[in-house]
Amino acid sequence: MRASDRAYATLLDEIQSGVLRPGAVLGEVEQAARLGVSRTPLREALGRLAADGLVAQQSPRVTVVTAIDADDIREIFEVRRALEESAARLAAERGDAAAFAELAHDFARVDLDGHDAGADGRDAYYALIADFDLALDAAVANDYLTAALRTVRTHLVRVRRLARDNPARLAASVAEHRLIAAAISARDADLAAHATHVHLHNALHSILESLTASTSSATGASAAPVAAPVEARPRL
Amino acid sequence: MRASDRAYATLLDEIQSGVLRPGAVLGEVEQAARLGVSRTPLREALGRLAADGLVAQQSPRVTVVTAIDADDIREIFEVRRALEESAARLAAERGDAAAFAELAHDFARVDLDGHDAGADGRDAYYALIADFDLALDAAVANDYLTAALRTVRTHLVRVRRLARDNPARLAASVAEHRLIAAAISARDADLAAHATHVHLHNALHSILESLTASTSSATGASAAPVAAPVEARPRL
DNA sequence: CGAGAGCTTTGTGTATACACTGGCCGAGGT
DNA sequence: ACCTCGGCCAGTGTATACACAAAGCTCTCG
Repeated sequence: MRASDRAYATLLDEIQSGVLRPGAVLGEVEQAARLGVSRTPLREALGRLAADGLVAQQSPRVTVVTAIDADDIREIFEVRRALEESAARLAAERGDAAAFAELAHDFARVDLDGHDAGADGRDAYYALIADFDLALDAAVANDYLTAALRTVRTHLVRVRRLARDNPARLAASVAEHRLIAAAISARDADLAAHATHVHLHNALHSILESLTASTSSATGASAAPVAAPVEARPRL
Repeated sequence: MRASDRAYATLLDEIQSGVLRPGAVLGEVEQAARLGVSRTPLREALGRLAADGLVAQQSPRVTVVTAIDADDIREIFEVRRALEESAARLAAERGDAAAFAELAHDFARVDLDGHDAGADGRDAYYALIADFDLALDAAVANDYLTAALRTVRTHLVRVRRLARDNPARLAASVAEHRLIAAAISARDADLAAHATHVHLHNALHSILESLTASTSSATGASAAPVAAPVEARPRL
């Protein structure tokens, strides 16, 4: 594996997991030394992160981790709605019906197993969501759409960290996904699109509600290796 | 302006204009020498082009300009439909009605002036389309959506070069845009979305028809500076 | 004469050195 | 005491040098 890939993967994980908080300054020499790579591959990693929108050049001389506030989340969900509704529609038209029937079945099982299993249920849920996304990409068979969705999903990882999802919402989300998978399996494009719309509406509502409920002090107590003195945009 | 920006801008223009044909091999040392920059900024430019999907690493040692075939065009238009329908809807809800009323008026004028003006009419048309896209981005006010659309538009430039649009289609396209602008100005989200859908359907149909009509020998006679011996995917 | 192995060559990945720019601090003048 | 100007410094942008890996060619052996 190339050094630039390692640097990218590490920084991506640290930003998504919240170790590198929004506003954290990413100096080239500093990060290169910390990650044990030279400045050249590190710059490539920073460039990719900038293309993803996870970091930005606040001034010509300072690169910072971008912040995500409620407006960003609304914007991301607008794009997500556009792309995933189309994806659901296309998957219903051309996808492998059997694969989505199986997914619908899996969602039904997780709904029973992890209904009140806490962290285990949540992990199983997210693993199944990842499977679903993979199946959706395969069914749509559109590299451009997949690439656009990849960017959205990259940001969604951060959004999920900001919003603690409660067990009730998780159970509902599983049921919504089961319906979407079933609709795709039944080749019902309209139902798949509308069910996706409903699901995203509920997910966005739940996230925004979770944010307003916790306002501040929700970012955890883990010590960030770099201070975050500058804030590009008001957080939350 | 930084050397990497110059290299990116030059390569982007050369790929979009067709000077660098699909399949052309982009060696780092070769291109760095040709563009008068060092390998480091050139690599950054190639990385950005790869993120845009305009170049790809065919093998670990050779970077080539990606090809666009009819299937790619269909895929791009699927994404474009998803994004622009949403954009039209959102612009109708929150956009500046006066700005789109003026755009509708401009489209009406261009329709009269450039109806059979040939190249001049086409240039005026594309300039107005650019204005329209800008107004759409401003109205939607969604950085994530704008970024996704930017990628699509980058590819569209290449698609337009492949497909010669005839004057009749141009006039129809202007009328379709006028309707979209008018619908946004009237805050009729449904009409804006449906008119966008119709426009993109017609545009895609026209492009694909133009492609099948000319099959081969449509790529022009301008001598490419680099031979294109390898073809990642069957062209056209 | 053909096939395989090794060498050469070419090109990328990485590291480091150099130059330039923008900001900060101190000193001097008003 | 405050404002301003000049020099220093930190940090990025770019160039170049080095290392490694793969592909092609040639030489040798079967």
